[in-house]
Amino acid sequence: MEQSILDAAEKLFLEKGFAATSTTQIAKEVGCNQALVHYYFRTKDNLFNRIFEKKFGDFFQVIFDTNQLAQLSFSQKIRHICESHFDLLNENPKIPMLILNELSRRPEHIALLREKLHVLPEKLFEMMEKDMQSEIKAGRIRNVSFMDVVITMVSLNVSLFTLLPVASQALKIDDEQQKAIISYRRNENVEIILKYLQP
Amino acid sequence: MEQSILDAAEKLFLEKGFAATSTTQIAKEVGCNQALVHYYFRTKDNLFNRIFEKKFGDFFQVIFDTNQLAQLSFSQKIRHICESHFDLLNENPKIPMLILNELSRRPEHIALLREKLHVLPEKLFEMMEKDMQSEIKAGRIRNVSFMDVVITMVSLNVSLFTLLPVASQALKIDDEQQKAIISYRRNENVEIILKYLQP
Amino acid sequence: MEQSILDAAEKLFLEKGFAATSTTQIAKEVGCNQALVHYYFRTKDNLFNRIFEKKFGDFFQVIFDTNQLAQLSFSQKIRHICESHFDLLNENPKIPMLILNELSRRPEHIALLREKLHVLPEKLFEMMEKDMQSEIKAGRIRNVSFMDVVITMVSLNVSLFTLLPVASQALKIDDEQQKAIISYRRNENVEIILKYLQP
Amino acid sequence: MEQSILDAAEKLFLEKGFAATSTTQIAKEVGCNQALVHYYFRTKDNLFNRIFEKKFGDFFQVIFDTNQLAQLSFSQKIRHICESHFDLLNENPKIPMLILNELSRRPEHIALLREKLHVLPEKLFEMMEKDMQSEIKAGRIRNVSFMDVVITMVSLNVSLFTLLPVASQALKIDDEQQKAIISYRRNENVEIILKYLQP
DNA sequence: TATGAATGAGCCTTCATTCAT
DNA sequence: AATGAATGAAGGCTCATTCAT
Repeated sequence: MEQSILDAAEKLFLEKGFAATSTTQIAKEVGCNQALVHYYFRTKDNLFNRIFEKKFGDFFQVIFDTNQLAQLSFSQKIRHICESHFDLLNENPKIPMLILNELSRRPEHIALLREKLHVLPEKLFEMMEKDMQSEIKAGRIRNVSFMDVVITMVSLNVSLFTLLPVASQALKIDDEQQKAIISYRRNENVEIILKYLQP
Repeated sequence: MEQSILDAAEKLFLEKGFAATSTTQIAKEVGCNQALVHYYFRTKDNLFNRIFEKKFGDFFQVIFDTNQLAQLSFSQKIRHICESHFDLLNENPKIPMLILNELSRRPEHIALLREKLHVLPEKLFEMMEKDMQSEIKAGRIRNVSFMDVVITMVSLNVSLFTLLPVASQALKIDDEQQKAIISYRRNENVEIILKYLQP
Repeated sequence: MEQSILDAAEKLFLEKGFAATSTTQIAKEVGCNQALVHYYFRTKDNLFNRIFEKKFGDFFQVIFDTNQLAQLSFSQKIRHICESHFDLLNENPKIPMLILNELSRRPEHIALLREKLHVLPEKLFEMMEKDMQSEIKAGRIRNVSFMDVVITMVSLNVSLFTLLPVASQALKIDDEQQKAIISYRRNENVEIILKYLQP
Repeated sequence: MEQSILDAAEKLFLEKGFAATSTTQIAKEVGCNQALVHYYFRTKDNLFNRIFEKKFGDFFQVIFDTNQLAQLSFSQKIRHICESHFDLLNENPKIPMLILNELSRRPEHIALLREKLHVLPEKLFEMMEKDMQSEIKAGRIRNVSFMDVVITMVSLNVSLFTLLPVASQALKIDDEQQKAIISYRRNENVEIILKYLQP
């Protein structure tokens, strides 16, 4: 039951955001009494934070996992990072909007982000910056920082999943076409970055 | 007075979204009676839509303005479109989030978007697709559609302004540094697209 | 209407205390919508404090009014103070319980009491302490402080009005008998104090 | 366990009254499940009544105990009764407020009081009224009824313990000073009554 | 045009209570 | 004996909206 509530809440919070979701709606979605939502989580805030922090954690966990990168070539690393990020978003397409909305509405959550951005990716950044220095010195890529690559990658990947559903509805693109676009852009985004790095 | 209300409402809706903004807050912001908001606009929805449609219209108006493009070279056209789009976002950095949120919250607004996407940019798309065919045939650019260019451009430009405020808070980037990043990325985004088009 | 709500709230708060009175009950008593109670006073706390502070102020105002004392003899002063206090309680018999209950449940109100006890009665205490010193020196009264007189007076007067309604119900004392008791004790309490002061 | 619940409930009811105490708080105080409170006492009302009647009984039991009075002189009897009452209150200073509050909140409890006031003290009243008649006839005391003595005594003793905590907080009287006041007034209250009886 | 008053609906939360285990 | 789960009712409060003036 606790899990059912979490699931329903997650669905609704992702769909409509915190302010536009009521505990009554969550209860109705679960099919239980509204008081039960509060029995398990006491407050709507608690419930939201439980979900938010979990999603947030999972999200950054995957991005900054460096285990499988070590033995790859530089361009393979770039491709692997970008595709992992893309796949993660493909599985959780609504999370970026949730995070963006709630971070701007509730500045106290920024601390969470700060933590994730400072601690977790240190290893990744270290490795990639070092790699890029070598590549730059060898004249194999342009002189840009890894941060620029990350900004570009996140922009391209996140935007695809936030803009596509809206654009699809407007342009009456059906699910199959959407999948084709996603599949195509998955590779295209990597290409954009690799070309961007070319000297 | 009507305008004061519109201004206050615009500010609050952009800052906090539809659900988290109350007519009471709007009235307080204006310094008038709460009933006056309803006197001019009858419902909160009406008020929101007035603002939304205005902003929405302005936004696409500028993007698809082709007047000044005719005499430019292809790469200059790309640069001009991308920088115009970037500058528009720089002046209205919170509009993309508003549009995205409200389009997913109220599918009926999609019609607006459909209209904008179909009617307005026809001329632009026609011109650019033709230009690109020539470039591709001449072997000067890769074989990609103008739509791909647009997706890339919108992704890069929009994301910068949606992600930067949050990232800045998390990483304690001050205003001056932010301006430097914006200025740098304004050009970098063009470069990314031009390089992406290179054969 | 605002006054109606204040009146109804005062009645209910005095009868049942803060915790046991709901804004719904107040609205029902007034015959209006419950939201209206919040429209005028925003919170139940505000409403209560408005009443509490008013009552509290009035209450101490009268007690420590020294205007009419100056030209009286010492025993007349005692009698006047005691009877004034008694009459005040007779008109507001439920206020002591309200004050006691809410002061013990909400220590933040103690500040109010402190203010009243320190500032207001200074003149009275000064005058009476001086009078009593003379009387003591002249051997006309025992060596007790004015504070002792006040404690005794407050105890006798307040208790009568807090205990009488309960005792009356238990002993089936009717209203007329109650009035007789009150009238009798009004004088008796003065006598107790005057005798207490006799050397 | 049943006793633990009773103890915790007694503490909380005395501190905060019936309305402001929840069964959840009681359970937390005991460290047990909330349902257990209802398992033993079915309703919050039951639990409260159990405690109330016990306290109520104990309270009047002691007051009207005439065993140790027989061999004392009249003034010694007065002193003994008054000091016993005082000591009882000193050990249970919060009970008078509880009784007063709940008797006015729930008139049905008045029956309890009626019973106590009619049955128990009959012996005491009989004895004291007889004693006082003799004293009056002998001209050793004024012509007042024992009921007047009781009212005076209860007023002085009860008020001390209900007013002192509040006054102490307001006047920042520390515990030691409070004890001194209590010790002083224990004797003073007897003196007041004895002087009141003087012809 | 502007506003104070008023209202019904809904929200989040707590509570006393019940029930199956 | 003891408990976790579940629920209906109620509480305080806010909101969008209406209406008379």
